[in-house]
Amino acid sequence: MNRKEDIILKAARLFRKKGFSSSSMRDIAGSVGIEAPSLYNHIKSKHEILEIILLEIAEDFTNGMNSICESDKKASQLLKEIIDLHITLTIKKTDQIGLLTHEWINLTGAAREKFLKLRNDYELNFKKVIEKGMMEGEFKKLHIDLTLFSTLSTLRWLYAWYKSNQDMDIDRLRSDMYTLLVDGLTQGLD
Amino acid sequence: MNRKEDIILKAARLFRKKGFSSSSMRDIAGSVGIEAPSLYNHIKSKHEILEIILLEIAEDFTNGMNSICESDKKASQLLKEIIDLHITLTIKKTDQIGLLTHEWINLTGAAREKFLKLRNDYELNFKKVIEKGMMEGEFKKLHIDLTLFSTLSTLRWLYAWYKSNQDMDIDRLRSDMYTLLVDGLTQGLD
DNA sequence: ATATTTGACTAACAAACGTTAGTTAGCTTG
DNA sequence: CAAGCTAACTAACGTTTGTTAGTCAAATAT
Repeated sequence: MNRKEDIILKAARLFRKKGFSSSSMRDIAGSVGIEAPSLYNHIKSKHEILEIILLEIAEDFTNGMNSICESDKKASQLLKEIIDLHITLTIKKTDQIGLLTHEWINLTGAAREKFLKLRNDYELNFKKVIEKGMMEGEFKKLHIDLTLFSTLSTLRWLYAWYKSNQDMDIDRLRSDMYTLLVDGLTQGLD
Repeated sequence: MNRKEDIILKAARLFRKKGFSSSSMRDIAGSVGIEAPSLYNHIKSKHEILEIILLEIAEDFTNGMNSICESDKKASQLLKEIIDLHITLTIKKTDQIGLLTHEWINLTGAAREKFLKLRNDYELNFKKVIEKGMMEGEFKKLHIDLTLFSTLSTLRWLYAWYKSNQDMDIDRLRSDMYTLLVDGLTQGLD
């Protein structure tokens, strides 16, 4: 099964560089070092490759979020843990995360529905954390969806920034993200 | 020339929904209401459509940024004007902006170089505003690139949020964005 | 040692792709 | 009114696409 993992990995890298639709099975095979038809000894279709990549990383996020939400800490602490989750996954699976935001449009049928459900649940849990912070007076009272969207877009774009700044100290990254995303919400309260 | 504009507009909508590579010339023609070969009476190639869309919106941003940077106001004021620029363009050209962040990978040759130069210059000007704010003691001193990237990703993702919240009051959106992106940098200074 | 499975290969398919050629109806211009 | 231009059409092109069929050598299991 090492081959299969290699195919998925190389495909993810290619999809990120050229996009899913612009990457052919011959491209993928070439970057693995085999011929295109040989791919089908390991995967069912080109679409299945994308499904595996996207659903795996979506489930990583869902699992991480669920275990964070189980506890009843302060909202600011929960937010920090969510930030940690994003940083950890970004470092571990940079290429896959780069596909999350846009390439899901190439999913169809059940895979598409499942992916969107995971994403929606994730955002809903995230939203609850922000609402909690605002309700308990820890966060500024802003438009909730806009705050969610703003925080999330920074976290989602981390991968693009990380790719060209891999030398940065992770602890520094973490603490600056806290300042940017948490302190911005908690400080300056009137 | 009305047809040409219509083609560009319909193509932008299609590209955003299905991606550039997954949208065929027959798809585009269909959404315009003509046959695929008739497109070539108005445009040179499929790639040219993407180039027109991306370079036009990139130049909109560049022009906006340049006229903002001409003045010597406080950094916080400049940042607010940059936010205004993003909001204005997002409302006026939602579909086109949705392509900016990812579909440029389908550009080749001179168009790609030109686009990336525009984008890079834009980010450099943006960075100067943030640096100015930090140097003059108006903004918190954080990792500059990370701050830039965080602010920019929120602004770049506005289009996705706007699409499903078109009923929101623009002035409310503007003021909440100020709070989120400007106050977060200025408040809580030690 | 024999049988079976694995995983690579070449050949090839049908469909879809961007695009060109050639034609024609209708509008614009002298 | 005639000439030329515009912008649509159909037919068809050569490529590239994802994928299937069939083959075969090496590894694995019995």
